[in-house]
Amino acid sequence: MEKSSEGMLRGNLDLLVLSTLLDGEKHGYLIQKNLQRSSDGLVSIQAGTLYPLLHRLEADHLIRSRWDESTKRRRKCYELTRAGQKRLHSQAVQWREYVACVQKMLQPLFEPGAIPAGETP
Amino acid sequence: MEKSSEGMLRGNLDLLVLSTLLDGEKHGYLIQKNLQRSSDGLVSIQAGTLYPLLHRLEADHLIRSRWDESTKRRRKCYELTRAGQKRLHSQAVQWREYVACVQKMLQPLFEPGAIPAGETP
DNA sequence: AAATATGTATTGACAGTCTATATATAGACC
DNA sequence: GGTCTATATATAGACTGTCAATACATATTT
Repeated sequence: MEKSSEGMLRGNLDLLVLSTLLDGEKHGYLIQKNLQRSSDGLVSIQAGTLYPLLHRLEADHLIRSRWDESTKRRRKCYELTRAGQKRLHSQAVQWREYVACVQKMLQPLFEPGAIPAGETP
Repeated sequence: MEKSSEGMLRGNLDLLVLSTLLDGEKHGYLIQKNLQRSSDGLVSIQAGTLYPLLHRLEADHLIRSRWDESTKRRRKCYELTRAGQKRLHSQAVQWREYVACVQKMLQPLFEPGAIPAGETP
């Protein structure tokens, strides 16, 4: 994989970011790298996207932050709030439903009869 | 199902609309109703979204239109161009990859250990 | 000394979606 | 006759999420 998913992550970036916090608090840069790595580069979220997003999530009280000064470089660590956990789960369920739905709608495309990429003059 | 997928369809509305034209030409209103019905109301695309989208797809030569005057009410029928067919297929494949990727990333959320919605004081 | 990686943040632009509005006809119901 | 609903297309304006570009600062590597 290489190419970024071109707008396809629109609408569930929140979900992805929240999910990275499931196993404990993380700072922005780490979240970014984790997403990139665990998605094989498919979800390469830009800094200019991530930080505003984190600020928004915090403003909505879905995550909370603290400055970690214990390391050499200061970093802002985020963790899920209770509300954030709830949101994460409900969004994940909703996402599954949506995917299943679209999957079904696109089914004809993936059936044996589907044109593979070069026919019909 | 009831609630619209709240921004989740962002990024692949094109895909869904194109896919409705797989089995022959259709006019806007029909596309809208078809999507709504076949998705159990989950994908309820508004007129103000659909028509600009169709115009954009046509401007990109992914679909072409003709006015159908044979019926009582005039309607604009759209059909896939070759380019549109290609795009449809490539987008569908891309979508599948993306979904598989996210599915994997969210896996922890759906495993037995996941909190169902009310724990941790 | 210089380049690269880490780390957070803001700015401005763009594109896709939504809401609201406009227009017009067909058919059903009262 | 009048009203309501469904059919049918279209535009305007606002909002919002994402991206690209830029800025700044420090640690590590070369």
